[in-house]
Amino acid sequence: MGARFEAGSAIGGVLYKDVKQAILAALADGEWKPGEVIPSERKLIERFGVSIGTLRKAIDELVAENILIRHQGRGTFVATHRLEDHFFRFFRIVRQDGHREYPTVQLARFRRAKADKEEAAALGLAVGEAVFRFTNVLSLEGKPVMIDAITVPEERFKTLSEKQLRERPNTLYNFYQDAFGINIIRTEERLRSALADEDDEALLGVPVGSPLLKILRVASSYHDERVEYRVSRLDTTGHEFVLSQP
Amino acid sequence: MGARFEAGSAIGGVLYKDVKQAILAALADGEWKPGEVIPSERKLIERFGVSIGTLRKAIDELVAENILIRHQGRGTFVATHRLEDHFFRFFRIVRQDGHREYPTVQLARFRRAKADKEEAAALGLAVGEAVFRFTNVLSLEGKPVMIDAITVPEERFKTLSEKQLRERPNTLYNFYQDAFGINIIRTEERLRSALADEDDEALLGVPVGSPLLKILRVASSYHDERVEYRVSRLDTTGHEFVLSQP
DNA sequence: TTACATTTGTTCGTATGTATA
DNA sequence: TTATACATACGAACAAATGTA
Repeated sequence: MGARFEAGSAIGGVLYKDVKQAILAALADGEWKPGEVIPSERKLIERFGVSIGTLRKAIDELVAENILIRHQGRGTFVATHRLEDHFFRFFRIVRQDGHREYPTVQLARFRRAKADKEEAAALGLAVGEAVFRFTNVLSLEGKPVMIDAITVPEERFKTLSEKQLRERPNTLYNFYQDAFGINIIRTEERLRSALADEDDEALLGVPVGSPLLKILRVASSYHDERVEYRVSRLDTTGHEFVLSQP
Repeated sequence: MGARFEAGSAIGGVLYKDVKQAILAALADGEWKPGEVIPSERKLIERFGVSIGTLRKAIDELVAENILIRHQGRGTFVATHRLEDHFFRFFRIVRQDGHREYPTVQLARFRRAKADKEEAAALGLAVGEAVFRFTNVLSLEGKPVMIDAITVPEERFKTLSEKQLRERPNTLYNFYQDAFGINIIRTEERLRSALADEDDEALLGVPVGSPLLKILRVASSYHDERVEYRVSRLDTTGHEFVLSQP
């Protein structure tokens, strides 16, 4: 059917916004998966019944939001979390002299649990709902620098196992994509200062009472679906959290 | 002269990028000042000899970078740092329950000095060059929560005085615009954890040894000219630093 | 190596809609 | 009401990058 894209006038919105939402819906449905190419512009304007300019404006916004990636001559792709892509968009820990490095990750704990108040609020769950809790220790240059205490809802990660987490070859967010079709596209972080406790001493090797940077992160997928809550504790004696605006 | 915009083919770059740079140059030259309207699209396409689409693409990027602001029916304006605009783009301190509030500022210290190694590196100066150093105490709900130790190069802030800082009616960055024609459009921040010292105890009222969030910020104007270095110390017992990606 | 088809990138322009003064 | 300004939607033509025959 070459019929005009219907959602547009029906919703009464702006046409390119409707096209954008339709593309987002197709992504959320898994019609096009991370790393895959989406149909060419020519095919999409046929599908949606809009002009090239309108389609490009919709895709422009998705590219600006790091959801799609365009490659001239090749096509438009669904963004992934592979190292080469935008790993450092979500990993903002840097050595104090500015040196950037990929961390090595060690799984320290894993268990099923019921969401506490804080986790429930962060993930939009009811208190007591089933979640997985696991802890990673991240090292840079062989030295532990950050503990990530991660909570995900069981509902969206039904088959998650300790073995999988231990054996995953890629980044965690890339693993979410491959194993569960969950695509992290957005995070909100809140940063505080805290003092190290016995647990930090054991895992990071810092004395109790040392100052640590505490990072509370909520990660979301399409349509702001919250899928991960993470509390990180960073030893800032040699490293720091970096941020650029814009 | 309706002659074609020359810089374009000369530089050999992409036309809309050249237009963008030409607009940035005009802004840096002070041809259009913060808060003012820039010429209409019709006048700009005449001036640069490009099509409406090309001009809009250039302006699109400047809008995305928060340098220009478009208002349908009114015109395109140079962004300011007035409270109504994007104050919270640079002030990211929020109460832990999410409540946002404008801080009150108290100037605690002011003096002329010579740049130390850290300041010189941050601002791209030579060690020993003249700078102004001043300290602000920021309060929320009447309670001090953050100390800002600010350093600016004397070269760019020649006439800066303690009186001016004490009497400025607007935000600090708005004051930079009005008094010195300096427009902060970008910051880079590095966050660490630190322990409170006697100075923090005196100004913030927290006990020595309390954990504080330390924020090192370099603020830049057009063309990445670094114009302010700031070390902040935040009491995170009731507040936190927030961040959204994207 | 070359030639060609495909895909996105850039530039051009027109018509109409919406917001503002 | 009118004029002005930006916003949206349309589409043509050509350039540049890519992959493949």
